[in-house]
Amino acid sequence: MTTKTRAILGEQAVEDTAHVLRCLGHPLRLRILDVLEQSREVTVTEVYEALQVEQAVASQHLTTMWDKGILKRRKDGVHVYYSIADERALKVLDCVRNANC
Amino acid sequence: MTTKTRAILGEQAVEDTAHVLRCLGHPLRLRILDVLEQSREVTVTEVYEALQVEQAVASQHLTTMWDKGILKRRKDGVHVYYSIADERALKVLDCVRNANC
DNA sequence: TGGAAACATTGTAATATCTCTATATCGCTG
DNA sequence: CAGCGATATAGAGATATTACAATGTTTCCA
Repeated sequence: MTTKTRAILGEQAVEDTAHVLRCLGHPLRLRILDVLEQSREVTVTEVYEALQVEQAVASQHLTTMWDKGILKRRKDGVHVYYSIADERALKVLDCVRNANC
Repeated sequence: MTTKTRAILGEQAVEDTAHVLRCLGHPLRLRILDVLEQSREVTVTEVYEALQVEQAVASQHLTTMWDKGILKRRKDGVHVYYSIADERALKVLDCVRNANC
């Protein structure tokens, strides 16, 4: 442990936090969270139909959020159900919308 | 007002929220917040010395956060003091660090 | 087994971000 | 007013994101 006046957050923690926030910082991904706030679980089809975007785009963003650990997946036959994995995501969303958090 | 199954957040609100979150999603900017959490107000010099980055880099990021309305500025002679303008920023930070928000 | 539905992945071009370096502006003081 | 310290801005090159179109893969079922 060096004697640096380093921040409260460790190197790695900062990087991780930044990744998560940046991941949330996209209109479509925010809307996906919005959808997930109401429907616990959604399929890719439900998402791209609800948000009116290309299938590939929805899949990409869902995968991105899954990579970051924000969402989790569950396969059932031909469907893939996505849902919130990290509750902080919703908290953050709530926090930004209203100031009450 | 159309009859679309639009999300809870309006178009503009989503865009804005995304911008703010993306703005927070950068290691250096998170550290700046970290510094501001302890020193209500800081000058550019204090920031770039504390975080050990180029003066221009610190200035740029501070300006970016100012643009987004996250920080506010106050000029005093030759110094510019930056401080939190949008408390949600700290809340979000807190929210991501610990789950308690 | 062939095909359709549901997802994922890949390649690519456009755009946005970041860092770095250099330069410009502003305010103070000798 | 010359000069210095504190900030801001501009431009360029490197890297990262994003949307889109096309193609793969998996699963189910007739």
